[in-house]
Amino acid sequence: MGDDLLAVRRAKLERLRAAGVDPFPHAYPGVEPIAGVRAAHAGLEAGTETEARHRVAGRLHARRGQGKMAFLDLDDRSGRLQLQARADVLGEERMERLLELDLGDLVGVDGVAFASRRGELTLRVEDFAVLAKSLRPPPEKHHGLQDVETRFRRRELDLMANEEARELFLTRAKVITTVRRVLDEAGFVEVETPVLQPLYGGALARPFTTHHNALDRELYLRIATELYLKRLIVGGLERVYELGKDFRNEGISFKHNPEFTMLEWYEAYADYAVAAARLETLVHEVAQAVGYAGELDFAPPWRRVTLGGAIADATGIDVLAHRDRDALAAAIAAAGLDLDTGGRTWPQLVDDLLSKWVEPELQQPTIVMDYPVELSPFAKAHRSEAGLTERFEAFAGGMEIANAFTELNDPDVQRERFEAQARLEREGDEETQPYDEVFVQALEQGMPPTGGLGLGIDRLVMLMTGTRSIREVVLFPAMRD
RNA sequence: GCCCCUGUAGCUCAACUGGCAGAGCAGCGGACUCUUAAUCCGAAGGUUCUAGGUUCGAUUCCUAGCGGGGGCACCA
Repeated sequence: MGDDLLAVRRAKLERLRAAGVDPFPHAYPGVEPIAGVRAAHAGLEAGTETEARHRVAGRLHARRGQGKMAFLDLDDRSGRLQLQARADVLGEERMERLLELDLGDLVGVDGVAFASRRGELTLRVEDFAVLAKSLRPPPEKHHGLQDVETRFRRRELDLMANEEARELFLTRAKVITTVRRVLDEAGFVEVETPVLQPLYGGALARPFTTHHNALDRELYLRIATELYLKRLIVGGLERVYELGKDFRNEGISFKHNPEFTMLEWYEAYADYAVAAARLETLVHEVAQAVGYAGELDFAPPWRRVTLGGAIADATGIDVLAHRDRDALAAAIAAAGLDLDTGGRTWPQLVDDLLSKWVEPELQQPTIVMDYPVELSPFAKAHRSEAGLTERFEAFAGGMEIANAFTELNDPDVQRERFEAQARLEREGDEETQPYDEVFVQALEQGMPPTGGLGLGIDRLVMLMTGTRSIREVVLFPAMRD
């Protein structure tokens, strides 16, 4: 029974205490990463002794007993190191106590490095300490932890058992530090804007709603940072970015988690072409920083297509020639596409065509430009194409990764866009922009011409690590209770 | 919300057409001073997700529920 496994470990815990050993000491100073120990002895010939003493700490992963001598494997974040325990070095009593350790125990070791007869770098244990007794059995040592439910619900077990999981989240951290470095070096200021917002905005999505007791009012978890960041541009910060969680009350899929990490930046005196160039450079730098070696070529410039052209190429339908709902629905029906047009608005139909027939085909990084104004309430009208905006979305691996505009800064036009959103809502669109008067007033103060961009960090990490599910790159993905 | 697949020992997996639920790892007892998925000997370890049903007999078939995966719907 499982209880027996736990009882055995509990009994060992009590034996340690009875022997005067603290199974949960307060600290263990002076630990060296295992990777550092390995680097110090790279190329050591098989059978060679050294006089180098090292202190390492980590989790006991395996044990190969030989009676009066045993080998053990110790894992830390940086790698795995073999330990050799010898009765003639430790003495009978400490040898016995060392062999009574359980796999999964946290252990600290002082030892002398040597290369075994087979050439394996090994630490001959001269002293050791239990750093924390593990009271539950670890996952299987060779196959690791496979069960996806346990891996996501109990990520600590996944990280402890599967080196790939540890590496993936180290890569994720490197993606984020690289993003910060590139933007900081380009003169951007990192800022923090409210997560709890009286009015949500900046994207088309349903929000999570919560309640503030003292104020006795509804608040929303943000679905985007856009409107607050543009107010900072009005204020004169000129180049700002925010890296943080957004929350969208929508379905869960391989590329959607209800809370996800978003980067948004805004740059005064720039337009969407500048944003596109910055995106290409940023993603390329990230790919280099994490050593990306997959199929995708992130080197700038990326392929550029127009939205109308891309949809026409994929479906034969010219959405710009069918500018109202019924005409477009008729064209879709005439083309024989498998798409239910009932109850869909014109912008929703365009979005359907894009997501079903265009997006899955966009494997190599591609910038899709010039979206209809109906889809883009915060984007400035195109400087030369009537009815379009200066907006692009970037795709890679068959997923949208970024969305950018030349920002709309004419307050009167912004008011009209909000009113158009309200009309769409009356037509049945559940994801429209609520009217944000404070934002319009900010624009009335004068916002410089601005280029802005949002980049989905989780999806970027998926691309960089070649994973197909957002749950693999989020430490604790959303699960049912 | 709908459809399909799925749930067996702590972990990784078996169990043919409905016929005594098995193995490896881990754990337990023992042997072993260069192993590295160590090896060898021994003894253990199960509410087969839950609740019903069909049957002489259910891990297996049926119904419902719960969890997970995939898809659809929704979703920038």
